[in-house]
Amino acid sequence: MKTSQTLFNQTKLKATQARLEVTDILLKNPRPLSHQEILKKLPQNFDRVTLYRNLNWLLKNGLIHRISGEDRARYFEINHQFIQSNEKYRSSRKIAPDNHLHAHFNCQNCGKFFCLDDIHPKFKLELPPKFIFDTIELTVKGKCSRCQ
Amino acid sequence: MKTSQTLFNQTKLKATQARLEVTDILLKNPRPLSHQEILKKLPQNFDRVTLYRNLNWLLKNGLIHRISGEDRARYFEINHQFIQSNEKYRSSRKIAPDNHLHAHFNCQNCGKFFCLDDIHPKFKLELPPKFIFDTIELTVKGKCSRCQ
DNA sequence: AATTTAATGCAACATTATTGCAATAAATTC
DNA sequence: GAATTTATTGCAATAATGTTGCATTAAATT
Repeated sequence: MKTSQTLFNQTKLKATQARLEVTDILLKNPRPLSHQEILKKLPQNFDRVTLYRNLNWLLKNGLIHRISGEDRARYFEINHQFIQSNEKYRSSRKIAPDNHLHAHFNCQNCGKFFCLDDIHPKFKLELPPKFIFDTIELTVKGKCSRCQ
Repeated sequence: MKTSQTLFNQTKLKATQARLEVTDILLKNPRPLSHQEILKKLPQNFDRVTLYRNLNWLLKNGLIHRISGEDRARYFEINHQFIQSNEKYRSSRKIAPDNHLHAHFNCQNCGKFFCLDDIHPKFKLELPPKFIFDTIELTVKGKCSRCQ
C-alpha cells in the first residue's frame, strides 16, 4: 500500500502534516468517506474547517474524487488514476484527468457509498449543443447488506 | 399537456390546492427543478415548508423523482412512468416503480439539471451479496451552454 | 536571518432541509 | 348536514453540512 508521503514525494504538490494525514486515511479506505467519517478517523484535535479546506485542496489538485450523496453530504475517495499516472503525465496538466466512469452503490438508508468496480457501461455520449463534458457518474441506489 | 387535476383524478391520491399547484409546475417543466426554483414559480405567499412537505409526499407516492445536485440541493421532476402507467398497474403497488435509467446533465457552474433522453447505457448490473437494488442514476457533469 | 507566502484554528455565517405544534381544512361518521 | 376524526398548512425553531473572515502560526523563498 502506497503511503501519502511517497505519493506527495512523487509530485510537486506541497505536503503538510494535515494533508498527509487526510490522504493516508483515504488511501487506506476502499470506499468513499464523508467529511464526518474522515474526521472521526483523524486525531481528536483535528480542526473540522481545516479538513474541509484540505479536502477541497486535494480535490482541486486531482488527488481525490468527490461525489454527492442522497443525504446531502459529500463523499471523498482517492483518485486511483492520479496515483497510477506517472510524473510526466501529471505535470502536463494542472488538474489530473478525471473522465473515466467509476460506478458506485449508494445506500438509501445509511448513506454509505461502495465502489462497483465491475460495471462498465457502454453508451454513446451525446450532449446538447455547446455543452461541455467533464465527468460521468453512475450511481446504483438501494440498500446495502447491513441496512436491508 | 396533462394537467395535475386530471392526473390526480385518475388516482386514489388525495389532491390539495398546494399539491395541484406544485405538480402543475413540474408537469410544465422539461427539466428537474430545485426547491428554490419551484418556490419562485408558486404564488408569493406559498409557504416554503409546505413545499418541502409536498415534494416529499409526491416523492413517497411515486409522482416525482428526486436527484441530488453537486450543490447539495435536491432537484425534482415528474415521474413520466407514473403518468403513463395505467390505474390498474399503479394500484397494484403502493409506490410506483422507479427503476429505469434516465440520464441527466448537471452543470457544475449553475447547478441546473437537464434531461438526456438519448442516452441508453447497456451494462450488466452485479451487486455485492445481499445488496438490494432500487434505482440507477447516470449523471454527466460539465458546463451547460449558458455557463461555459 | 529577514521577508514573503501559505496553512491553520476559531468564530461567525450561509444554505438547504426537517421538526414541533397550534390553527385550519378536508374527509368521514352519525 | 352537523359533529367528529383525520390530514394539511403556516410559522418558529432546530438540524446538518459547508464556507468565509481574520488573526496566528508554519513553511518556503530571498
